[in-house]
Amino acid sequence: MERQSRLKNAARREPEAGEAPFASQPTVDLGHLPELTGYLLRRAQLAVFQDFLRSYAEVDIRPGQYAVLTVIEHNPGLTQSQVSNALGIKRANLVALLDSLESRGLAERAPVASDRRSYALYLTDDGRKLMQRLHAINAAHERRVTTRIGPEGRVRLRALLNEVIAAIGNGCEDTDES
Amino acid sequence: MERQSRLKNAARREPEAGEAPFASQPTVDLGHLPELTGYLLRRAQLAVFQDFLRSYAEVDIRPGQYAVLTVIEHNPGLTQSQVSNALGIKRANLVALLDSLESRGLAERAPVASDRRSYALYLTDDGRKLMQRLHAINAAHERRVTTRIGPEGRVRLRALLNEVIAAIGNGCEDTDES
DNA sequence: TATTGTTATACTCTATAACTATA
DNA sequence: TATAGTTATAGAGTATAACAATA
Repeated sequence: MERQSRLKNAARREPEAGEAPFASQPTVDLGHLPELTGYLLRRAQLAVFQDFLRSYAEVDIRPGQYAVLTVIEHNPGLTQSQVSNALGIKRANLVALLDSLESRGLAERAPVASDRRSYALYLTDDGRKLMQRLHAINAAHERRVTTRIGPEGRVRLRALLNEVIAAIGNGCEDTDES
Repeated sequence: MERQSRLKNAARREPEAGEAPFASQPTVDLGHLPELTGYLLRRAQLAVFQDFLRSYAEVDIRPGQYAVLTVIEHNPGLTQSQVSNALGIKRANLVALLDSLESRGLAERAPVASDRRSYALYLTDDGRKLMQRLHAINAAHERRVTTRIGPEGRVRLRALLNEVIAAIGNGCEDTDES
């Protein structure tokens, strides 16, 4: 019993001709997925990022670029490795991102006198000006995301997410490829 | 004032020779990023998915595969389009995923008598057997993720994430390319 | 005409190895 | 020898267009 060929016994419960495999929008049973933290995190993150992309489409800025610009804004003179470590971006992957920011005149690499291997990162005037717009866009975006959970919900969500992150390990302690 | 060339004025506050650009693990200022819901969601999701990948490495199952297997398990006979819609996966991208599950003998496509364009999806015996292991692995994984926030924290986190998702729009209402 | 599964393709994000120039 | 930035490359995940078979 229960030892038939896979291909044979699996083909039962095939929808009958009149049965309609499922009423079209048939509320598929997702099982325990909606109770799985990782599943909900992924859906929520995708939804929020999509709102982010819509919100920042007019300025053509993506989440990673926003994060890098913000870190440089708050820490002018940081090197690429330091930005990489701070944001969990591989050094190798930061190169193209910075290239685009630099070619758009938003940020730049400046030589470091004390270590000629490194570049110190700064925002340009245009970059600083853009950040004001980005922060305004961000306020509206964040309001949209958290409008339904209210200020207390927002604080609680942040705390819970931080605890989840802490429970596992930050998920990107190694930015290096060693 | 404030109208100098970008390249010129941006290169101030370059770390002096003795200054040390930043003490090595210098706690970089992330600005408002840690208060940004999307940023925390991304970090949390990455951390949880990494734990997922570690947990399921022994059975060589990835999050998308686990989701598809779970949906088929709970809805035997579903078509590929229905699974796509349920999980927000593009029809075109589900093909390779199902190919891998089928070639591993975990799931299979069965012809549908009432519509010869469609395939009804079923788990094989091996697939059903594997699901028991997957659910066991998942219990441990979920426990690890939510151990610090406790059962009430877990319920609250789910509710908050669902509200965030609902506030925006589920993020994948269109699986089709029309 | 519209839909299902499929192929081909492309773009983003991420990950690794290896190179260079410096330290 | 080790590190910073870089290049090349490869792998997921995701997106669109178009096609054959079928409805």
